[in-house]
Amino acid sequence: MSKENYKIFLKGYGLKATPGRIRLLKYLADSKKPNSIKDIGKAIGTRTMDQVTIYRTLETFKTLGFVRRVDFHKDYAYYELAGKDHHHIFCENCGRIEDFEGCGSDKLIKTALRQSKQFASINDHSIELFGVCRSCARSLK
Amino acid sequence: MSKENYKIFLKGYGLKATPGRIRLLKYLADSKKPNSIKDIGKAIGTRTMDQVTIYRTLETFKTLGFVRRVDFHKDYAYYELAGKDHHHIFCENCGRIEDFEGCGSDKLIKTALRQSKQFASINDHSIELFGVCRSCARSLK
DNA sequence: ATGACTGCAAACATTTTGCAAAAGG
DNA sequence: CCTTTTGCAAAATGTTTGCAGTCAT
Repeated sequence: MSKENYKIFLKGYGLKATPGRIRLLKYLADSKKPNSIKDIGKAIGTRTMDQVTIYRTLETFKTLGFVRRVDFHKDYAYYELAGKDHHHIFCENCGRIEDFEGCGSDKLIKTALRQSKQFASINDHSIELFGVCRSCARSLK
Repeated sequence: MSKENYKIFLKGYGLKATPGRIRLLKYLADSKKPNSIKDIGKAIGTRTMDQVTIYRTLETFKTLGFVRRVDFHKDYAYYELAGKDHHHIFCENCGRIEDFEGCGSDKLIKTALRQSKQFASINDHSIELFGVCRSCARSLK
């Protein structure tokens, strides 16, 4: 996607198309996987965009619904563009992330709602798998 | 489960059965849902068990495999006893948690591994659903 | 008795807030 | 212009570490 398209995209959500936002959006779109704030800060450069602004921008994007938070049992959060429904396998050793699709969430949500006494609907779901990637498995041997 | 049984349980893992550990274990077992450190601290009383000791004890339990960490997109972690495979619905408004079973993780893991280039096996999975509970839905109207 | 465990203080990491300056539309 | 957005400093929150003393076995 071109810079011009990102501008249009942002404006479509009523946001001002500042260089930082365009940069962050492009980074998320290009990286195609969840990133920690540190990753983002390192990639974008803290001179380009203050860490605080990254936090604030991600929060804005998340509220508008096109960015999602992902948790990998770490003490910091990851963020990714909310595109097609997909989920992740996370390497417990090196943090490598791989995507997969087909979580069968429709069925899952139905099953959960059938059992639930307290909830009438589900807005969101989060599925993460944990393992050790081949490369780590090899070097840990 | 009786206090005596908790002692035996802990010793079975090579741990010393201290009052704090027994207390924490019992609390997790009785509450039957993920708890934040704050919940635990409030329930157990910080005079009974220092907050730092709670962190350390949970980490120990987690490493031994009978406690799991659960993330609900918050900036703090939740912990629960790792019993039968079950998952949670989390109220985005009040934090109420309800369990459900039957996540079909076998199939899920198979699907993921079939697509994966980097992973040969999965050790753990984490599934959370998010919604607004009936009681919050009513009061938010 | 001795190693495991705990409390306390202090460090560290992550995330949030306040406010004045800068910049988009 | 005028409102939104940003940077910087500082605070708040969550978590970890170091170390000396205590406790379980």
